[in-house]
Amino acid sequence: MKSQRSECPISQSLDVWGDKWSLLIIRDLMTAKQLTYGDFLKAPEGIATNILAARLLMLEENGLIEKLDHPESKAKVLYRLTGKGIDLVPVMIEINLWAEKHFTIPADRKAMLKEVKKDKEGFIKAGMKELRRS
Amino acid sequence: MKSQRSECPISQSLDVWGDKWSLLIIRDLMTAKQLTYGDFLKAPEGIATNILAARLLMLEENGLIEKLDHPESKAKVLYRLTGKGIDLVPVMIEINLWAEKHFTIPADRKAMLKEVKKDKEGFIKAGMKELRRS
DNA sequence: ATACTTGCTTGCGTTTTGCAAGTGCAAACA
DNA sequence: TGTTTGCACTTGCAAAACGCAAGCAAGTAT
Repeated sequence: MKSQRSECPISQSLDVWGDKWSLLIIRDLMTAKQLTYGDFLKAPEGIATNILAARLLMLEENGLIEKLDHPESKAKVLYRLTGKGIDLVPVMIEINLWAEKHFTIPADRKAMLKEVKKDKEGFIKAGMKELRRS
Repeated sequence: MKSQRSECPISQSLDVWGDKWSLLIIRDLMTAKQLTYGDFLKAPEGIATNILAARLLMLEENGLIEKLDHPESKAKVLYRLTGKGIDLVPVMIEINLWAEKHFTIPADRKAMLKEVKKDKEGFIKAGMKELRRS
């Protein structure tokens, strides 16, 4: 996850978030909007704490997420998506749709995707707007 | 790249193609339709031959690509996308659009994306249909 | 027959990952 | 005010994955 491999847009994108964990971090931030370090550790996939720290740093350096002060404690840190990170919503939706077609996925996700299919563009636009308000 | 981490659609997807190379292999197959082992090695990113072999095997095992006999030589092997692989076209397009917005990408890719934006759904549908014909 | 191409495999040193334990600071508690 | 707890990371180290170079078997060309 260091230098650029080629100028191909896919390749450049993978250089930033193309590892086993980054998209899961971004996923969590898309559903929760703001999360602490500890919140990420609670995700069912069980990311190791050192890997989490490394990924958060890299995503921050690449401008996909940002830190902000926790309103009620200096000991806590909040992470949230930047505009660049929010712009990944369409990618995330398409991955979900692909997974739904080819895997068995949880019922709540299916329900969400049912809404997506009614009006994909509208759903995405609304979701992104909502994220920007937080 | 072995076992399933969770039932989340994003997580399950990453378990299949969420490494540094798989999407580049799939990208190459989307633009070229059919490629030999050696063709993949020629990609500008420079994948190592043992890694390529491992990824092709994993993608085949997961039903994203398939091998077929080369029409003019038994020494050569052709790889192409299956329906499951072709279904990743929308994901790939969205990644391209994201990259275009946040990185500097080659002119030819920009031209392609200009076409996409005129009629995204139509472009994707046509592209997938074309891939299925080969 | 011989040399060359093609699609891998093997060895091995380097890098990344993953697990466990530890550190430093802030907040809560006694 | 001293102490314990919670939170955000760091550090150490073994295991796995990666990356490069060389090797190899089957197929093709000369």
